[in-house]
Amino acid sequence: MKSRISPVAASELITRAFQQNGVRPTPQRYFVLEHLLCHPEHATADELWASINKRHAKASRATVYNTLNALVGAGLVKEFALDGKAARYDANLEAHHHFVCDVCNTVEDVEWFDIPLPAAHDVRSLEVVFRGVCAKCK
Amino acid sequence: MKSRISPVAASELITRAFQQNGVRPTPQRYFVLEHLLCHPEHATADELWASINKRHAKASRATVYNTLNALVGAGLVKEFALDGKAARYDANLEAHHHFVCDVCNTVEDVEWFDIPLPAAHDVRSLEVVFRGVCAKCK
DNA sequence: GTATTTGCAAATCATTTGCATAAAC
DNA sequence: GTTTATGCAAATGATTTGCAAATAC
Repeated sequence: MKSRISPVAASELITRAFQQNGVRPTPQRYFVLEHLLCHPEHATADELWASINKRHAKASRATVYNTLNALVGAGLVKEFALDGKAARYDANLEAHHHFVCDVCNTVEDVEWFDIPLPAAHDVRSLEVVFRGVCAKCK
Repeated sequence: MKSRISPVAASELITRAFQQNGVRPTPQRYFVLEHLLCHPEHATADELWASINKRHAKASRATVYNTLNALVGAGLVKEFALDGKAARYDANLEAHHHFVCDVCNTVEDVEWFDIPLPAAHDVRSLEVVFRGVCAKCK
């Protein structure tokens, strides 16, 4: 869940994930996915852009967005959009819910539990978002 | 729930709601709330703007947003933001969940049911969004 | 060598803001 | 008469797009 993978451990994972999902490996894509795997804080596109340009290669904002769309399309990353604010991205593929702090806007994963599905609809996916005040902001 | 109130029935409701919540009545505010009460389709700000300018008075887009913020602040309307798209607004104040059609993006209300709260967090509100294909798009 | 990706700058979309005018109390 | 809301146009923030140059197969 909060699996903060080390960059070394991530390396092989990423290479394999790209191969298995037909995603052409580029440095930009590598570093985007690496960051998401190693930092469970649900980064925004802009945070990813800043992080990559600080440490590694250069990547334009447009490329970060392209990359994220490619990774989401390949099923390697999930997008989590909240209320007009910038979308957040998550490489945690295990099913889980979310908790959003009303004060600092950080997002935490919440362990999955089943909820009843409305019989009247053809439900393919669902999302549960809890809101409140996180431990740090109390 | 899908209470499609008639404009006549809405009139008194709106007047009273404004008085009780300290919202200054203006034609623009009146028509925004009336539309939301009479049309349960979770309109966007832009749809509200178009609807009002077609039928009644004129209202600038900025005023529609101001109005919506005022109504949300007064607790008369709820905002429902989905995935980067324009926010949708809802005058249905009864607790309920949502179903979003992946094809046509329409939003339907789903009858409320309780779900367990994660004990580790101080939860103040929650939102459940089901996604799938609506009856029309099947 | 062909297809795809990158980077840049400009474009787009949803929403907010500043400020003068108009309407509500 | 004072306060608050409206309308316009410009500003902002997030994201997308078009196109030439670079990179992956």
